[in-house]
Amino acid sequence: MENKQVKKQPKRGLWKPEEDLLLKNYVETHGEGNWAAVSEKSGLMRGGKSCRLRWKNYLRPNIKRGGMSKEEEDLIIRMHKLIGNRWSLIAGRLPGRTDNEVKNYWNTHLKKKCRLGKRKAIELSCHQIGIDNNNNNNNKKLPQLCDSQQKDIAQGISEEESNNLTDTTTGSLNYDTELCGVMIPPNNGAFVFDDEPFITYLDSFVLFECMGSEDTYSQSQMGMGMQSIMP
DNA sequence: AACATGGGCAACCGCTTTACG
DNA sequence: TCGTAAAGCGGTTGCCCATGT
Repeated sequence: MENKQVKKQPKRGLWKPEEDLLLKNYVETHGEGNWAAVSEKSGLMRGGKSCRLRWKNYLRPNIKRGGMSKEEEDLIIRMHKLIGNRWSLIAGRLPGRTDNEVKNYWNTHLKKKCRLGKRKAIELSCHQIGIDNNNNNNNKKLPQLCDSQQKDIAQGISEEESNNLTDTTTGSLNYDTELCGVMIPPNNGAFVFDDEPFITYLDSFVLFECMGSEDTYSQSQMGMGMQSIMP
């Protein structure tokens, strides 16, 4: 005979409107936080995590629903290029959008778009430096990571510095710059625009903020460099 | 009409980080 | 300093619906 106490499993699956109402009323009365208590005291048979997620992603005030604007899409693309799958950071730049929404939007809409862009850019780059897939005769192994690139960006590499990486006599790309143009980042998530192969000066400000810099000067520069996309 | 397939999205899982005693 | 609970986060799963065959 089983002597184990059967622990009641929290309810799962899609939220019903009445559950939303319960949660909304409870949070509006008692405030956010202590989600385990919310699930108990509100009468919801949901886990605390589930309640928190539902509130954060759907019930919280000022949540923006519906399709992304061109500006929002563009910002997601740029930021993802810089910082990869840091969805909460990206969402933080989009008022009313949640990390889950940004993540889903990326996975369903933007990833495909950008994959095409990357393929084109890599093909173009390989052509420029004489690499082809079948004959890697120059033994130049491309590193998998681009740490130096990321550091440069984090330190706010200037446009001038960036330009200096290009051989002005031939117009061809020096090795490092070339990496910056086509680099597949550590998380394999970034991409390259067809018409925008290099990280811009402006983009470096975005990354600065995302790195959580405490430096006030940098913060003020960021404010100048990048504004949130307002509805 | 019935079934298969794929896209979109909400929700869950599990790991990491943070807060607190 | 350590242990624990709560919260945060990104990856993954599974359901629903539209479209194609």
